[in-house]
Amino acid sequence: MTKAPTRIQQRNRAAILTAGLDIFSQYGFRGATLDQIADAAGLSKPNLLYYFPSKEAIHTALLERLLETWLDPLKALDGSGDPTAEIMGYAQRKLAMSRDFPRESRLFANEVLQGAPHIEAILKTDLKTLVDDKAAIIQGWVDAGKIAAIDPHHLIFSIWAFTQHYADFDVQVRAVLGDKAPHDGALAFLDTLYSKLLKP
Amino acid sequence: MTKAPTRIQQRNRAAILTAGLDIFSQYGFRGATLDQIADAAGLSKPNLLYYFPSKEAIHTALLERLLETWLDPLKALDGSGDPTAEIMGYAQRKLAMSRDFPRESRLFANEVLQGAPHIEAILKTDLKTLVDDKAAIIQGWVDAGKIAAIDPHHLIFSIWAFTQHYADFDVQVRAVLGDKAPHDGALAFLDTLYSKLLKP
DNA sequence: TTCTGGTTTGACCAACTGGTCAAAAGAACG
DNA sequence: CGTTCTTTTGACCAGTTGGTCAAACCAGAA
Repeated sequence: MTKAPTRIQQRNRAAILTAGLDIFSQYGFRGATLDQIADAAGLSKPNLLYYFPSKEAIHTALLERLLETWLDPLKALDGSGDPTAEIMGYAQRKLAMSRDFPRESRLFANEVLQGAPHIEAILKTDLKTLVDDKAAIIQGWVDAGKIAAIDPHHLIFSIWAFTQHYADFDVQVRAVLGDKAPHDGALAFLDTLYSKLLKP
Repeated sequence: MTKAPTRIQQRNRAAILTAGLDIFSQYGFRGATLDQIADAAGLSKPNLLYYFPSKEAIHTALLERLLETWLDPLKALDGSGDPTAEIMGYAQRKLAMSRDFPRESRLFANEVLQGAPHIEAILKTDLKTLVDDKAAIIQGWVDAGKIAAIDPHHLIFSIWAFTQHYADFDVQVRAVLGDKAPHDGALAFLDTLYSKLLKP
């Protein structure tokens, strides 16, 4: 039987997770220190460890919360909808996530870049199942001649790659573009790219 | 006046750089330790520091060597060649680099992900100049009606994103695809994607 | 062989890091 | 008010990490 968390617990846990997201997404797991996170959360280090038993626990909590919402846009791809609109909608939702949750994107990128030590199991089960599922739907559309003939898996990879690029490589994008906001141009380009690709 | 390096110096410096590439690309700058690198190079830690004055020096040497070759494929994009062939050739060269030099790609990704603290200046000068240059060439092709109307900067971003994805997110790609080699499918997809996009 | 300059190493250090603990300080409630 | 439970903290610890240094070792020229 677990007791309901107090107001203080709710506030501090949330502050720690926000701080952890900030620091982990910027420096990676090993690069982040508890002192940094405690500082960003406005707590002392022992106080931080009163709410989470270890550095790894904070990281794990963040990844779990992330994975929950990370796959939602793909889950929403509907096999009974209009093929082109469904795929374009998915790409647009992913691009919006890259704009609205860049820290989450970088947290995920850091994890996968370093070999996904904490989530490889999930990638091989939950993620693979979901992707295979949606790839089958897309393959069905291809077979029915409703969209052009393309490999569904690589189509999905290309959407991931392009949309996440704007969050993960933000510094590089801004260095090249100057101060122009990248997302408007990115959205227009994405629309052109995939409508041309998918046209039967 | 600098003396010519001895055979031992050449061998050990090369071993250290290879080891550093292995470790840094896998764990990031802070995540890597000198002990790991020394171990991978087959040297003791003090011996390693006899050849490079600090951890940062190894990292910097690697990034410098990387940037030299990293931009070559884009530099080779020729304004007087056939527009579609030039752009497709660039994308193909980048994809080949992702297959042949995945550690370099991940080293670069780690650096940029964490805010590019060591190379931001280069990104804002050398890289920006090069990209603006090539973007102008591509814009010329667009204006002349030789390829479809697209934003050259975002076209280049999309090529970076898609090709590097296979190196940087290798674990995820393999988790989803199983053991099928990803690069053949990626190349076919890339050809389809960009020939459809560029067709006027 | 001896001399010389480059190479290697064991022992060491100070700073940092994740984590512990007992005690103090606050809330909450009768 | 006093009691009880939660929250906070200063002091501390063991392991790790980047880096130093004097001494030992070794290769090659004379």
